[in-house]
Parts: sequence; structure tokens; C-alpha cells
Amino acid sequence: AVTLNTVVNGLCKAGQVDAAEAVVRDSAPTRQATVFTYNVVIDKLAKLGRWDAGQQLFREMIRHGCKPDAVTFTILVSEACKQRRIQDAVSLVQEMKKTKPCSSSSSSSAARLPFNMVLNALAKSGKMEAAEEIYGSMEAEDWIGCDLVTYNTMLDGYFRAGRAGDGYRVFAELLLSGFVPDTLSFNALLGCLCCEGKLDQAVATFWGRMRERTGCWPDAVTYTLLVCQCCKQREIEQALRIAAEMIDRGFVPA
RNA sequence: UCUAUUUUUAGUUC
Repeated sequence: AVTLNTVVNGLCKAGQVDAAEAVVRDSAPTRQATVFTYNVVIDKLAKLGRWDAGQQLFREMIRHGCKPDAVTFTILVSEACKQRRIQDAVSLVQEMKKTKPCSSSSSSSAARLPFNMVLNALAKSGKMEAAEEIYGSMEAEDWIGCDLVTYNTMLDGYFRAGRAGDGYRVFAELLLSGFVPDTLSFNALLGCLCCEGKLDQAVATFWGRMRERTGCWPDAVTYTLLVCQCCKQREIEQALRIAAEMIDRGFVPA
């Protein structure tokens, strides 16, 4: 098995993917190929944009009793997202949920990665119903779970979809799960408040809750968001106050 | 062996 990995790895590095694929395929009856072996080739195929070939090998590994791990799914999902094949990415992650890859490279955070990637792709394309479904299954499965990135991604999705109410709900869920919101969480929350026209609450949050016991500070995004929103609402005084702090802290106006 | 996993931008004029 070690030598097979070495050969396959070498072939891939030398750009001989087809040969590598053939070697892995021929070795199937001997069961010498490990997840690692398959991952190397599937990754190379993905990098070359050969989606179908990658899928095929993925199916083959399963058929031959080699169980894909979190890395396998990450390879395929990241490639699917890159190619805007959102539906494929969703299907992969659903399949992963069913097969529940265990041990080896499947620490909880490794398992979470492809799910977060899909969530991001969905949030970016406004498909929040689909995102919500995945998010729900992450919460439900203890071997996956949600992390700050998960919550921030959902928050951002709802913010850009203009769905403030759902944004607040996710923010509450973040807190309920015991996470401490960071600057990104607050930026999305502030965005939700602004898009609902609750500028006063956004400003209050900015000066208050955001810096209390969270240890997080406004960043360039926070300042841009609030200064622009204040200007839009003709709250020039407030805009200037915020801009002043921004300058104080060494941020340069764009 | 994988990683595109999370954030912003007003008004004016045309």
C-alpha cells in the first residue's frame, strides 16, 4: 500500500494523472488503495477541472469498499463551489451526512469544513432555505456541529438577503450555543439593523454591546458600514463621531 | 491528500 501511494503520488506530481488513475483502478481488486491514494488522484482531477472524471473515481472508490473521508468531500465540495455547481455541492454534503465518515482525518472541524463551504456558497447566492436545511442538520449531528464560521456565514446570508429577522434569530442561536460573537458577527448584525432602518439601534450596538465583554473591535468594514448608513440617514453628527474614532484608531478613509 | 469556510461602501451627477 505504501508503494502504491508513492507511485500514484509521483505520477500525479509529474502530471501523469491518467496513468495514476489507471494504476489506482487496476489496484482495485487488491484493495491496496487507501482513501489517501484516491484523494490524491481525485484532487488532481479536480484541479484540472475534470469534474466528471473525479466524480467517477469517487464512485469507484465507494464501490470498491473504500470509504471517503472528510478530505475527499472537501476536495469535491471546494471544486464544486469553484465551478458554481452548487447543487452538486449540496448533494455531496448530504451524502456525507448519510455516510458519516469517521476517525482518521475526520476531526469535528475537518468534518465541518465542507458543510461551511456549501453554506457559504448558498448564502452568497441567496438560497437561504437550502442553507437553513444544511445548517439544521449540522446542528443536529454531533459529529459535525456548528462553529463561529457557520453562524457568521448564516448571518451574512440573511443580511444580504435583507432578512433581518432571521439574522437576529441566528445571532441569538450563536449566543445560545455558547459562542462569543466576533467582529464579523457584529458587522452582519449591524448590517441587519441598518437594512431594517434601525440605525439608532445599530449605533447603540456599535458603541455598546459590540465592545462589551466580547473583546472585539470595529474594523474597517464596521466603520464603512456605519459611516455610510449614517450619511444616508442624514445623521452627520454621528457619522463624524464614528469617523473620528476610526481615524483615531489609525484607519484611513477610503 | 484538500481548504473559495464568514463581513462593508452613502449622497451627488450622468
